Amino acid sequence: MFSIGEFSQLTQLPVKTLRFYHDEGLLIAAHVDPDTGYRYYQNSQVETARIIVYLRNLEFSLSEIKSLLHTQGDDDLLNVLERQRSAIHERIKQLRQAVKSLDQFIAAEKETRIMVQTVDQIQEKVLDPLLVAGIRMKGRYSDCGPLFGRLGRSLGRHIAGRPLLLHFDNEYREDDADFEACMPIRGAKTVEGASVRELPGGRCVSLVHRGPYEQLGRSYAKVFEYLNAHKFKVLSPTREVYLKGPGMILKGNPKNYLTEIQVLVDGDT
Amino acid sequence: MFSIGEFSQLTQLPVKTLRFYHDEGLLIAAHVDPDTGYRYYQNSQVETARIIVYLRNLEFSLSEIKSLLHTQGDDDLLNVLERQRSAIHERIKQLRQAVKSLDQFIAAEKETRIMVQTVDQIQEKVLDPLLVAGIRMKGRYSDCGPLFGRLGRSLGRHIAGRPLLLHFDNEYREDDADFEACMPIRGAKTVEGASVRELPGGRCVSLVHRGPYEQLGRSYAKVFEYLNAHKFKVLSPTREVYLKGPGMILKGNPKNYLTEIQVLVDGDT
DNA sequence: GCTTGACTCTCCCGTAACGGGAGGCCGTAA
DNA sequence: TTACGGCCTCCCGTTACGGGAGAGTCAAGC
Repeated sequence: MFSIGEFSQLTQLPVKTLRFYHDEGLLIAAHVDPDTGYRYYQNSQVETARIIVYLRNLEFSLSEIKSLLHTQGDDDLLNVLERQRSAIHERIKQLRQAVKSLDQFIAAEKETRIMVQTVDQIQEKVLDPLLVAGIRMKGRYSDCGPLFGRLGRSLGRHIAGRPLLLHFDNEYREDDADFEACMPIRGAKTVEGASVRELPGGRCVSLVHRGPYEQLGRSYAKVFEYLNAHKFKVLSPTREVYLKGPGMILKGNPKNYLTEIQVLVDGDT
Repeated sequence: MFSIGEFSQLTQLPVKTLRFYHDEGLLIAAHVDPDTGYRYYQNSQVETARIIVYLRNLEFSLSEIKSLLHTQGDDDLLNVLERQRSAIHERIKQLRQAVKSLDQFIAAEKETRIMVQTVDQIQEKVLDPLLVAGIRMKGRYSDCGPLFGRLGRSLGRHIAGRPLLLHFDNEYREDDADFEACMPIRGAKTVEGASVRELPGGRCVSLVHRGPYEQLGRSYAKVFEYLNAHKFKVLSPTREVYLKGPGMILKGNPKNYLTEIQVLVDGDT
């Protein structure tokens, strides 16, 4: 006969846990002193404790373990095991999905970290072609929010990058701007009301703007100044890529919004 | 402004959950009527709800989500994400281990199901060689329990099959039987006090005994009767394989114990 | 025999993220 | 007026314990 402390050392189970198992009828002390209430365990219970630990490692709940322990005719033991197996499998699938999403999140965040280093610096780079789903409209820029909302909802897990806005106007228009909200996607997914197509890649002048959208004008000025100075030929539409802003995960305050202005230019100037 | 019921439909979150999030300060209704206590949500909160759901899918706890939502300067956002990622990975590893153990358990149980169909029927079969760790002793059969205990504890996850007992005596001995408790193992693991070696395979006469160990004698009689009738030459030691018994996972009552008696015989009779 | 320190007891609270239900208020439609 | 549906608060239950309070117990040393 062992006291609960000794039994705890034998089984590596905390005293609290042993008391709990006792109260739950899972591992009842062989003898309880009626005067003192002290629990005493006997040798054979070490084995039972081991089985309980084993079943716990198989992710069974205590009530399942209890019924498993009391199971004599283990008719549906196999069923129980198989069900547990598939339940765990389900959970693993779920967690794997979470890891996948986290990885995308991390990758996006890292990219943002890189982009933020080039804030307000004109960059020249070469864009890859990009498969997108887009919804085009005329109106105010501020109306593009719902478009992204619709795209986001319909595309769900097919989204493969940052939302972007194409500007088809060559001038600034307040009320009837012509623009298209786009989402990069992977695989060809058709969306009602949206056109799915590949945006061309190519040489591009880019600048990362930090701050609220109202101040985008200043950054546009900078870009066009550069384009003129280098006599680049602009290919319409120009693009805005939303690196960080409202509607993104974890919006911050507008002063930290990050938007990349991309202007494709003719390859040979 | 939406009532909580409407907002619930918009966000697909149960009303109870919304109230809970409100109380927790995670998603506080934009307006609470001071007279009626009714909660009213505004349009922009749908987005917040979506972010919360997203982060929940990433397996963040509500308190983590709360701090993530309030995070402005997301200095250590990447750290948080990476830590979450590795935490999930840990959990996946754990679950995979559980599935592995479950698979072993299921396989063993299925094998038992097959064996139980041949109870009391003499079988002839060919055994494969078997790598085991064994502890040999002289004494009473009932003393073999601790031996298996020691083997089990030292071998841990290297165990690759059912425990078995080798009988080196050619007669029944009460007090000074010569036997060896063995555990099949995978990979060469040395255990102090145990000999690791390969048991030979070969032609074998086997019988599955159901019932308490005290009645094993009857089954042995059956086996030897068969061996004599067919003029087999017995190769010592004989083996007992414990398919189901005490010390196994889920002991049942002794009437259902399953023990396989294996007697290797000379290949050419 | 007494004290001391280690051990044990019961009881209660807290965890995480809600779900169920009771009992009651509010607004509206028949 | 009455019913009905929606909303409210409050409380309990879930799982598998851990922490701590306050009190009783055990064994050893003096």
